[in-house]
Amino acid sequence: MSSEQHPAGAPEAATYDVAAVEAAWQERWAALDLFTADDASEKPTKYALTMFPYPSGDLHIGHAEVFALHDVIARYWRFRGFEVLNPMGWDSFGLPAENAAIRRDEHPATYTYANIETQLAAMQRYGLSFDWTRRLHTSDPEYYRWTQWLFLKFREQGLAYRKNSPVNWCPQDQTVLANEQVLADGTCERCGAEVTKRELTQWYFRTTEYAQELYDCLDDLQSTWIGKVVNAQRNWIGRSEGAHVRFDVEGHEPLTVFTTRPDTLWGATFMVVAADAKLAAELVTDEQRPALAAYVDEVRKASDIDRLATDRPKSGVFLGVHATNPVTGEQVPVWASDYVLADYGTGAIMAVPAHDQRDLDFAKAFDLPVRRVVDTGEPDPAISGVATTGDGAYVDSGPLEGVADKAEGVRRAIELLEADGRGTGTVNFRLRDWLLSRQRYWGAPIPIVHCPTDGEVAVPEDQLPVELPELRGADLKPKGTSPLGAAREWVETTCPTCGGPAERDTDTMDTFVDSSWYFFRYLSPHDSTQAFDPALAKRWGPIDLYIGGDEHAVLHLLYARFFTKVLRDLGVIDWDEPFSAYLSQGKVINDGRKMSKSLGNGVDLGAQLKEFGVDAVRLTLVFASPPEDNIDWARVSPAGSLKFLQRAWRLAHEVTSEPGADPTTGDAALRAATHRTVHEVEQLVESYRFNVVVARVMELVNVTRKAIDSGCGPADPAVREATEAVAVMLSLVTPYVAEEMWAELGHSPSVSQAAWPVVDEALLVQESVTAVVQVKGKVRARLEVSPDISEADLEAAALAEIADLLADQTVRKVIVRAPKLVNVVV
RNA sequence: GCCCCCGUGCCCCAACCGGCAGAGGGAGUCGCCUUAAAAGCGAUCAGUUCUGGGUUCGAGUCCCAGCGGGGGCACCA
Repeated sequence: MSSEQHPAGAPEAATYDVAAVEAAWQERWAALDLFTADDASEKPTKYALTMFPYPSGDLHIGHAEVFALHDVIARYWRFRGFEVLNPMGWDSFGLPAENAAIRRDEHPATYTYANIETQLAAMQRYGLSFDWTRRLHTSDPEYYRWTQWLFLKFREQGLAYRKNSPVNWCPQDQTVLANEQVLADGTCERCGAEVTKRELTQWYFRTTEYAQELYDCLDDLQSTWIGKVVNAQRNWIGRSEGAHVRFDVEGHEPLTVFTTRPDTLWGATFMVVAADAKLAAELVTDEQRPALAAYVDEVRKASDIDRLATDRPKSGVFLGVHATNPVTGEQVPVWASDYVLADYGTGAIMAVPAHDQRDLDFAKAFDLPVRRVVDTGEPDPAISGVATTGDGAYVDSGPLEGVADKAEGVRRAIELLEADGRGTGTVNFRLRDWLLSRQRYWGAPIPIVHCPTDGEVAVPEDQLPVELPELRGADLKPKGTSPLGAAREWVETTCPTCGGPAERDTDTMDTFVDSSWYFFRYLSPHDSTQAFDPALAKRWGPIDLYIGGDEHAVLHLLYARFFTKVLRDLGVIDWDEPFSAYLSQGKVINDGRKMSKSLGNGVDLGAQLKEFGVDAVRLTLVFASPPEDNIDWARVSPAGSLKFLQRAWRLAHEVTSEPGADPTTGDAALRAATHRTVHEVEQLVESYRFNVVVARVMELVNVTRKAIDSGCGPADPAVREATEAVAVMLSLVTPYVAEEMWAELGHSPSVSQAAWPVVDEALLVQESVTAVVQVKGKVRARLEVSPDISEADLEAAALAEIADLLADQTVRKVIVRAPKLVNVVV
């Protein structure tokens, strides 16, 4: 029957031509300039941000997902009357370009900027509402000039410094790595090679200075960030409360340890220091020195895999010295072992074998005394071999005897230590400083000159940027030191202080430095006088919603938070946290497996777009699951999405009323459905439940379909109202079909400039609702009642309805929840 | 070992404060339309809400224990 409404002789008009529509609208959008953010707008502002891509090849389906999700919120905010800053750029320094340049004997810029153009074209085709006037690339000298400037500012504040230390070294990429870039299995985050250690002098950012604040502010982010990311950062920063305790050592400086259990000090029967740290070498007696050396050798030979195993037997060596337990006055032996880490706490521990399993294992291995000082009611660890860590009554613990609670014991112990100056309560973090030097070419050069007379000298601001020298192909081959070192003309310079001959620092910065502040640069990307305009930071910031992948949970997101706090302390901005809300999208997998080249199961985005069109792919990605869940491409249906879009489009095609037709004269039931849907969609978008948004719009399309076919008919103004609402709501996800519908409905120039449908509250009120009548929680009857029925009336009606069921039973209690439910308890 | 998240029809997923288990999609089955198919339209099938306890008038939802899956940290003192 609906075919009668189609133009005669044109049955193909019942569908639209996806490819033609895409081509037409790309052109029109470009001409309309719809999404440029106005810095001077009077409207309230929103800053929408999505992680900028690295330009390696074309966009893949993961990008397609995150951009589709992100675009929903950016477009929604515009409809809702906000001036929206929605910028995009490229994180364009990095190893893949450099490796490609070596392979192809060219400059990394060639690969980088070619890929940027490819990705730009893909994004434009993808119909995203970015403000392209703010486009930036971190590898442009105009950008990295300010990366260098920030480095110097950090250094002025003592937050960037150089030190010699054992560092993570990737033998494949031939560069050092930050802790955050070494995965849990000891491999390189980028290339998967097994990371080794080297002793090198490198640049660091003092992230530990902000450990406490980075940790504390997570509480505020708990409700607006995705939970697992907050959890991951908490674990990474690793805050522990405890105490520093000083042990005197005959003939040496006192030995300070960090412990979370100062209350067990009475059970500390030996000490252990990290075998490979200076401390061990300083403490060891001459007699024991050969034994320590042999042990350290053995430890160094052990592979990382062995090191990571937590269940291997304890090993160690006695250092020949004793320390004095500050509370018992007892002499306890000092050992060295690899189970104590050099770079956590003080690199030394007090061992309480009765109440720490590692210490107990060590005590058993070397026959050291085990003294129980907390009686938890469990078997004595000295006999059972199982350390007890719970609460219990303190025994043989001097002033702690009588206490039975761990928290209280810890508090009292710290009090005692502080009273006689043997220790202090303290907080210790797992987080380490951020190693930012890299021995690679394609990054921002560190703007420092090394002068034989003046030492480390900052390159003066007016000489920034320190531009990369021209190197290509084989010159870039990794050789363990930075390729920049080979550019002698570039390296050899004059000292800014004394004017004498000096050399440039040849390392470049970790590319995570570039991406730690790009969202500030978007504020004024063309400003050649400053990194960004503080007034605009005040106006737009902080970012209202950031969307990206959770592989950055402890990398980029932590670094960006650190940068923001430092910029605040520099007085440039007044916000404490960069991202008010954070949403991470799941991965797109294929048939239960991660997509990978080796499995050959990658989904080719280009092919999907070609087969189903941009809209259908976007719709599929948004509809498949909640944003944070993974999407298994093998279990979703882009064909089904396209089918739905054709169905929605057909509504617009069939509407016969004129634009501007008064909806209030239209079909009441359809109007109610429309207004309820719009109302619900508003709430769903605002809570990021985009999959349900799509479901609700599908529902409205179904209802409208029925209204046309077997209800009020296509001429009813309510059908126009519903279809226009569908077009506007769909434009959040599928801009092409939405534009087509909007035009088909007689509007111009773009649906993105349409007014968001205004919900008429009166239409949300239902005329009647179904009340459920339960007897002991089981549904026995249903009643159609007015939504504002009183509890008494509802109870009376319900009891009357089920009177026969209750015949000879005593009603013990009646629960009434007007207007939805009555539960009778007999 | 410690911490976080998740288990709902065959599949992806809904269900506001605890109140009728089912919104939407996919797959299946069956009709209508068609010479036929596709498209379109319509109908239909499907469940001990992972298991066991508890709280409650009432539990998918809250609590406890377990099982299964995912993630973070991990000789971190």
